[in-house]
Amino acid sequence: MSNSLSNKDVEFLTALYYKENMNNTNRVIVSRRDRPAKDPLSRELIVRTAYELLKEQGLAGMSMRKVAKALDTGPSSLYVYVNNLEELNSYVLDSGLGELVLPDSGEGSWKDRLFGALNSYFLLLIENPGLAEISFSTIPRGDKYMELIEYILAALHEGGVSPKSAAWGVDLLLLYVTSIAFEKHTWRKNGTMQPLDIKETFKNADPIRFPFIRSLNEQMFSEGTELQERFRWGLEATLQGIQLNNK
Amino acid sequence: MSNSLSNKDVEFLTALYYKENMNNTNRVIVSRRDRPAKDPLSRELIVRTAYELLKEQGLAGMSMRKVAKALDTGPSSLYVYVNNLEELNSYVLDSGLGELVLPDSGEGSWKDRLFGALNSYFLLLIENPGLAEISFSTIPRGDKYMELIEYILAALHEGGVSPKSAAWGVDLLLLYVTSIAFEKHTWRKNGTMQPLDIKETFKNADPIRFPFIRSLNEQMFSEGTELQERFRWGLEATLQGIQLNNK
DNA sequence: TATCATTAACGAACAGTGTTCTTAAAGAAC
DNA sequence: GTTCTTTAAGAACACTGTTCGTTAATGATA
Repeated sequence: MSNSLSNKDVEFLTALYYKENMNNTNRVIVSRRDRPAKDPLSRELIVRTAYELLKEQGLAGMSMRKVAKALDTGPSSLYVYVNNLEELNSYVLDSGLGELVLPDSGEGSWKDRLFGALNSYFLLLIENPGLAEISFSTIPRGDKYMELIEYILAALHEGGVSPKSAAWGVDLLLLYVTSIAFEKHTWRKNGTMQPLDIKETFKNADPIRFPFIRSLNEQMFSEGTELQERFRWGLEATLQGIQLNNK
Repeated sequence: MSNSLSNKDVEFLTALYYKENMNNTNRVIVSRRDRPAKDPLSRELIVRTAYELLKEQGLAGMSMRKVAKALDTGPSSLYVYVNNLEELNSYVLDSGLGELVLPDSGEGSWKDRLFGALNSYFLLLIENPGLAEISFSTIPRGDKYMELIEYILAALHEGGVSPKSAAWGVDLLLLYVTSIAFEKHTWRKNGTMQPLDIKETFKNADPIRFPFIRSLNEQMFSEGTELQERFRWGLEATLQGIQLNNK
């Protein structure tokens, strides 16, 4: 058994200490001047710190408390600059989108530009799976995301897609990209059942009840370089669907 | 200031009480025989209870502790039948999928059956948004889900879609259905920024930087009966894309 | 029938979470 | 020099999933 103090002990003792020194006189307060200078808090600093944590440890590593600790402060301090976690998430998402480089307009065909934009969005999410996680639990808001939407709308317009189909199409395309990136991430992190186990389940599926699953299970799982091919295929399919359903 | 005991007080006192009565003699133990008879726990009972909570209160209302409380037991009791929350989620998801009714094979064209199946999956997720939530955080495993996949694969096969395209296409179609259902749910529950606020953001977008967003914002938001139309459109588009990219 | 081994059940505790309330310090304005 | 306002931060609240260890009841064995 450990001989050190438990969390609760420490909590109790610090509380006691705090209370002891509350009797107005003799308060023990360390002036902030005596401590090393700290950058003053700001939303920008908070978001930047959170984004760094996200990149290093994923969404789970980016709690309010962990961000606060990284900034060497208490969790409540953050609430001056950010209303809640949901909001911080959306700021971080937009901050991440800042790293997105869209092809210069006028470069290549509209389709090249469209796929270029979506591909660089895809790569960003793959490189930084935390962003993919966030984008599923957060309604994206912010300039960078709007720029991406605007860019796609413009490309689709150039491609002769009608306004309504374009409006619904952006959604479809972005949904697709985010989902594939997120799916890849979910499968990578080891839950109760690993991808391999799933593979086994499909491979060993009862051939009487599930003949198609049995015969297709080679095609169902793609990895490595195949992912790019599959991603491209879905993009192509989705785009063609949009173009054909012009209304 | 409240005069009642805090959680921590109660914790402390009960712990004390517990320890006091540990001295072998004079133990205060309520025989289980004296309590009203309780159904014995089982995975099935746990999953059923969890699913009920999910339907009533969504994913947030389906924690291990809440399920345990609903079963009038402690949280640890559940771990005999279920390894962790993730696993419970996947059981609940499959349990929900049990309510899915797929069109009889041989009824209508392959496309009718395909869309019929996807539509009833969609309706199930809309009626029970908790399921949509789960399906995003959980790799679906279980017989019911495999039946759905098998059904779709069979329909696509009948429609002349190649094996590879079919395998990738199921994914695309299911991803689409889940995403739309989930999106609708996310927008409904009021976060920091309501759908209306988002609408405003788009409506008031700078017409110089975002001309397309400005001119298309009517089309970007659909609700009510329009949702069905939009859902159908996306389905049609996705399917056509799959068919055209036969490889 | 009495003893033993097994197991389901479950309370307590641990280590976390987001958020709020309150108070203290610092800086600005008068 | 005194007020007012903003920023910071500690403590507390009400949760979360999961683990550990101890009971109480059950079924099998002697």
